Amino acid sequence: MAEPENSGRGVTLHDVAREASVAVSTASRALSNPERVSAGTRENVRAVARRLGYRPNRIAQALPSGRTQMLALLLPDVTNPHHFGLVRGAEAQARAAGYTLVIGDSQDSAEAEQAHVDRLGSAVDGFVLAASRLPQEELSSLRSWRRLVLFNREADEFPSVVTDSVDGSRQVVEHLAALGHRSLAYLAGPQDSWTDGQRWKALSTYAAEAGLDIVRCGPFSPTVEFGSAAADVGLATGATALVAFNDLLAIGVLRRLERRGVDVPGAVSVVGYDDIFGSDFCHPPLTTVSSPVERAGRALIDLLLGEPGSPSGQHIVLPTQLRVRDSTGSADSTS
Amino acid sequence: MAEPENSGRGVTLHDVAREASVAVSTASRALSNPERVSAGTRENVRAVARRLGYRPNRIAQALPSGRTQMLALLLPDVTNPHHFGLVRGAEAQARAAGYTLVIGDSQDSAEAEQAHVDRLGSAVDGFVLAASRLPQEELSSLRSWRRLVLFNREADEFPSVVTDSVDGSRQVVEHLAALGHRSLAYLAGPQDSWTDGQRWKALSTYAAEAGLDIVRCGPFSPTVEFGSAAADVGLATGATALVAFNDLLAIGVLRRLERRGVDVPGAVSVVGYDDIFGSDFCHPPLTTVSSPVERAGRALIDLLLGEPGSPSGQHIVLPTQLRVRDSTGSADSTS
DNA sequence: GTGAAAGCGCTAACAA
DNA sequence: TTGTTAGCGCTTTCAC
Repeated sequence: MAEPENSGRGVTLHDVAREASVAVSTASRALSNPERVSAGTRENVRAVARRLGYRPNRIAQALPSGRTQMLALLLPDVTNPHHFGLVRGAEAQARAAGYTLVIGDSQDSAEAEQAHVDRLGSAVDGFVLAASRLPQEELSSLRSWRRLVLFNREADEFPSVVTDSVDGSRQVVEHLAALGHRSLAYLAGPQDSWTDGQRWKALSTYAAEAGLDIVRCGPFSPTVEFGSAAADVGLATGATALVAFNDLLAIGVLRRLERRGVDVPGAVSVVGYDDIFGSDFCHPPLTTVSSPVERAGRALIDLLLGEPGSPSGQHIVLPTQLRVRDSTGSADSTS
Repeated sequence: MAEPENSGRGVTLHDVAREASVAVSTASRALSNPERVSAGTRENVRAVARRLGYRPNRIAQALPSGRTQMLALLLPDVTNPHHFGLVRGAEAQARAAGYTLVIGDSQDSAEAEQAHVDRLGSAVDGFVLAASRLPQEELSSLRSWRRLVLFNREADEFPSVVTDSVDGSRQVVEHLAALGHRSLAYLAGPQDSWTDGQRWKALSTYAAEAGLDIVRCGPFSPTVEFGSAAADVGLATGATALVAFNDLLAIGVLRRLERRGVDVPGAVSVVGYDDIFGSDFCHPPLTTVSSPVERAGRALIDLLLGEPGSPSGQHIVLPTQLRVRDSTGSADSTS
């Protein structure tokens, strides 16, 4: 009967060695360096290990070598569907390289992210930080301790993969301008988000170039629920098109507008970023900037595991593409 | 300049001790048992540690005690929004208890789950296994090594938390019967899913009791994309109501029906399970069985960390509730 | 081919 | 209060 043995004290290599009447070192070799031991002892030790239900203590194994074969992916919010692809891609690539990937949720908070880094740091060989909120100094300090790659945050000294928000924003402006919109409202994301800064800057630049007005509203927490507040504020600006920081917020905006009886895209157009799960079946389906996140996940692991190449070659920018659906329409029809 | 120091060899307690001119044990105490050291040495050691950028090696710390203060939550599929609440609840409760939660994705595969258990086992103090696919023997063996709780899978010897699929199914049948439906089709989930078995069994039992016909179609992979196949098969049965294994599948069904021009709920009603992100804003909003997953997440951690009580008291069943939205309607209107 | 011993970074008796 | 010492479970020289 399986007793609920709580502590980590189970069958150790010592037990196996004793039972097999060999030295621990021999037992160790028999299991991890099969070639360096005679066939007889090898089989004997392995049989004993199996019989005793021996499970190597990976954390003790890792002490001498310093490597655990584990990688951590820290997400600002596991419940944001935007990162689904990232997880998939990173998981696959890590597995292929013989690493185990663990995921941590930073709950949109720099403190929680820091805590995860501190707690997990010694248990993993490297970090993928997605949309990290950590201050630059902390990142530098972390980097001198563990391997580190950034997703959707770019800083010279760190290898990174970012999706091209700038070009995505260009496409948004171009699309809305083509539809005849003259005034836009940007519903901003978190203040300390690098991505938010990128999007707003690009949006305002391109809008200016195209001769469109654009105002910034917010910041708003990037969740569906805060879309209501964002919708109301955005609408009040008188803009004919609302560009939300991300799809979560955009979907919330859509819901609010529907409840308020505001026609989309008749009265106002709505655009998001990320092309998340749900953006294709919300009502109306959302026009959004799509990015190859799965590919990003794979690239991040490659970068993390690869040779520390030249800093300049360590910044990968992945293309984005505007996916036009039904939430954007001609400005002419606007009442 | 932060050099990309790859290995885990950084500043150790020894370095700090030497620099502070004290013994390692004193340095250790100054950092983790501040009371057992004089104020002077304490401050000195701490200052040195800070100056040197010392990061305690948690994995070495854990060796003597055997406890890492980390917990693992293994999900069959991180990208299934159903588990959002689970992560939230578990994360919060773990944090409150001073533990760090790491998440692993088993990719709907027993092998991957097993691999995670093996790799992560020595790094965590316990496991929460959600909808585990592992064979019973493996679970038993695992349990004799590490603490273990199950979500949505029940087996006598293991503590578990399950959502009441049986009662949820009763509510589904009752609701559909009340709307005048006489024949239902169940669009099944994965063959080896414990939950699928529960749902089908309860559904067929209650349907029989209520004098309704019900047929089982599938199995289908529980994703939006396989909803198309499920919709077509379900529709072909001639049933007036389709009950999908979960919301992912149900949303896929809805999309397919819309594309085929089949009116929901006019021509056919659709019901799902889980009340996931998106089920409230898909088209039409989905009637579904909602369960308190966040509460489940908290309960799981409590169970995992709590005293190993009597096996009988270790099975928690959380109530479910049918959330009626617009995807179900009267059978009378059916053409 | 196998064993003894040192050591990975840290904690916890036990002495002083 | 502080230092010395002995491990935690494993790998890895270095002898034999």
